[in-house]
Order: sequence, then C-alpha cells, then structure tokens
Amino acid sequence: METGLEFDTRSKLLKAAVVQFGKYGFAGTSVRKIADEAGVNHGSIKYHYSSKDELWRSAVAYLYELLDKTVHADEAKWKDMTPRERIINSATHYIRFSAKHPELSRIVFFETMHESERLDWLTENYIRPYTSRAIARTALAQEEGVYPADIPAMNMHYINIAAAKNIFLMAPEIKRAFDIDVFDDEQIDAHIDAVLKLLLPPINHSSDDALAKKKNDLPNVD
Amino acid sequence: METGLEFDTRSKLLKAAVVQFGKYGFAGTSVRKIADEAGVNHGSIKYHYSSKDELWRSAVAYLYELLDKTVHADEAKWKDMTPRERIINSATHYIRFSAKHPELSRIVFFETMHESERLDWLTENYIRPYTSRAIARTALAQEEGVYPADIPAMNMHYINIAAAKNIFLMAPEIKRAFDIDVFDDEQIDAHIDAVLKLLLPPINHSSDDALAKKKNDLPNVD
DNA sequence: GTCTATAATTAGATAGAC
DNA sequence: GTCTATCTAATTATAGAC
Repeated sequence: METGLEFDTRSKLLKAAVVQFGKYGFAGTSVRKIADEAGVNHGSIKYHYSSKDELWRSAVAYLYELLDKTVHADEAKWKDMTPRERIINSATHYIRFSAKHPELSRIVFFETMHESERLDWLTENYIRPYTSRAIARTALAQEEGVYPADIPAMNMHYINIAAAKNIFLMAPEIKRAFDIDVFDDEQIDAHIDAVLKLLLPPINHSSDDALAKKKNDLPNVD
Repeated sequence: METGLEFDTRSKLLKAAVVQFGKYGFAGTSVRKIADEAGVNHGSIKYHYSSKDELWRSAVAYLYELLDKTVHADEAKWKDMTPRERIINSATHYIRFSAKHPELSRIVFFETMHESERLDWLTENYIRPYTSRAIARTALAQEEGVYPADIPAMNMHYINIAAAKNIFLMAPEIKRAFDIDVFDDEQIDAHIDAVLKLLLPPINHSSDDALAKKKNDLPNVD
C-alpha cells in the first residue's frame, strides 16, 4: 500500500499519529507511544512538530485532505450524472473512505463528545465548512426528489453519515461479538448496498436494475 | 429530576462518573476529577469502589439497566400491537433514551475504537447479549415485512441505531457548527419523525396518518 | 466512612550532546 | 536531524489518622 508516508521520520510520525489518535483519542495517546510505533526517538517529535497538539492537528489535516480527494474524485463526471447517480457516487466513495480510513471519524468522535479548544479548531476549520456543503447537497437532493422532502436536511445528513460509517467505527465490537470483519471487501460491498437500499427511496424494479449496473461502474477508492 | 443518585457519597460518585466517563472516556477521565465533581474526597473512591476500573464498570452497569428499563417499558403492550407499531414503539423509546442519556453510547464508543480488557468485559456482559436480541428483533421485523427483507439484519441494525443516536453523540459539534441544540424537545421529536420516515418504508398516506396518531400516544421517557 | 499524606508511575516538554 | 537525560506536573493507588 502506497500512502506517501513511509519515507522520513516526519512522515513516520504522522502515520503513527493517525493510527494511535484514531484508536485512543487525544487523551489516551502518548507521544512516546507514537514515537515507539514510528520506530523513532520521542525527542524527534519536538523537532518535527512543536507539541502533541500540533501533531494531532497535522494528523487531522492529513486525513481531511485524503477525504476531500476521495469523495470528490469523480466530481468532474457529476455533470453527466442524474441527481440520483451523483448521490450514489458520492455515498459509495464516502463509505469506501470510511472503511479505508476509519481513523478520521474516530478522531472526530473522540473530540465531539465534549467542549475543548481542539473542538473549536476542528469545527471552524473542517466540520463547519465540510458539513455545511454536505447539508446543502442533501437539501438539493431533496429538492431534486432523490431524498424525501419532508425531513430536515440536518437530520437527514447526520442520519446518512452515521448509517454509512457506524459499522466501521464499531469494527472491534462487531468482530468480538459476532466474529464479522466489516473491513472485508464483501462486507464493504454489502454495506454499500444496504445503505443505498435503505436511504434512497426505491423507484421501481427496472430503475433499480439500472442503479445496480451504474454502481458497478464506480471505481474503487485507493 | 429524580434519578435516585443524589443521596449518599457512593451515588454521587456514580453519577459524576457517568458524566465524566461519558464526556472524556476512560483514559481522559481522572478519578480526582470525578471526586471533585461529586464534591467528595478522592480517597472515598477507594472505599466505595476498589479502583477506577470498578467505578467505570459500575457506571456502565447502571446505564445499561436504565436502557433496559426504558426500551422495554411498554413490552407488556407489544402483544396488542402490530409489528410495525412495536418497531415504532421501541425506536421511539430508544431515541428518547439516547437523548436523555447520551453517556451510554458515548462510553461504548470510546471503548469500541480499540481492543482492551474493558471491551472484552463490555462485549461479553452487555454488547453481545443486547445486540444479539436487537438483531433478532430486526430480522423478525424483516420477516414480518416491516423492514425491507433484502438487507442483512446486522447491517440494518447498526444503521438503525446509528441513525437514532448520532446527532445526540455529536451534540457539541452541532451546537458549535450550526447553533442547534439537539436536546431541545422539538428537536428530539423532529428527529424521531425523521428516523421513522427514513427507515420504515412508507405504506401509503392513510396509514401514515394512523402512524402519526399512534406515535403521539406514546408516553415520554422519564 | 471520610479525609490527609504520600508512594510509584507516567506523561509532555525541554536542554544539550553529537 | 536524532538521541539521551532530565524536569515538572499529573495520575492511580495506598497507608493510616480520625
């Protein structure tokens, strides 16, 4: 797997930080553990990142850039798609991203449970702009008849993203309780099917078949 | 508000533990902070609970008992309800509980991100038995035609619970980003409407009206 | 039962050698 | 740029007075 993060100390630290903060949150992660996992001395963190806080912010920024690239990968083709196809396209990309990088949602979840300066920073720089655009797209999809119109766009948005990523957030629980690995390719595909079937109102059988065909044309997310 | 937790030191500690663990997770919470919030000396924790771990487990057990009582409050009446009415009844109770006690889902989320002995204990004692029953009920509802039948019950279950509780988990984010308090009564009612409309396939307009009437008959959760 | 005092551990930050 | 050593603060656990 090529992530562009394997080469120097700075990148090894960032990669380890994404993993550790994603598992244990800010409070549960020690910079010494990050340095150990990266295989470098913990003194290097002070050199490459001024503090634990800076390292955490860099990890968040890195993940949001990845998300942005992934979800908008097919944006150029959106103009040739029907509104319903656009929703299917971006939802599919979002679910694949959630499976490939559950760390982003996990890091956000850890922070969104309580007030903090990190949440201030996260909200101003990423959550508000990102979520505002997503809710606007949801509202547009409602006007276009893709989603039901009689539900507040805010609720629909949070229901959609929760439905999309929850099983990946809770993967260790599901593995333990039911011995299912939600990161298996078949599980990811099954989940995409489930989310689209549940949250996109059915049209009729012939268009459902067309929908299934379209979805198979989508490229996988790297 | 009467919770039965206001009286003695032991109960004050448990109540404060629920709040602190729910905001900051196990790693982010210090027993001294819990003792401070409870207004008692931190030495008392050793007396009433043998360790931080024991206090955490007691908080989890307390919240699961509350959840169990709440979601099954109307179980005796289920036999007089249609399958669809039963789903509406328990979903409504579950959403109200998630709004009233977001701490339970938050504590579980903190733990479900990584492997640990606490997750072992949580899975064996609560998550597996509780979720197994919930998935069985979901599968039954699929057989009864309330939910679509062509979606794995596991996926449908995790989509349902995520849809139900996500906005309450992310309340601080939503408050900051959009100045909406999801714990307001109107917001809770709007969310119940949204979840039921999105996740229960529509029947037709006359039965939707009947549905709306039924829902208003439901008691509020204490 | 409740509180004070303290031991033992760990964390983030920093100074300075090389 | 990287590493060792150390400082300071915070934490859990515990002993023991009252």
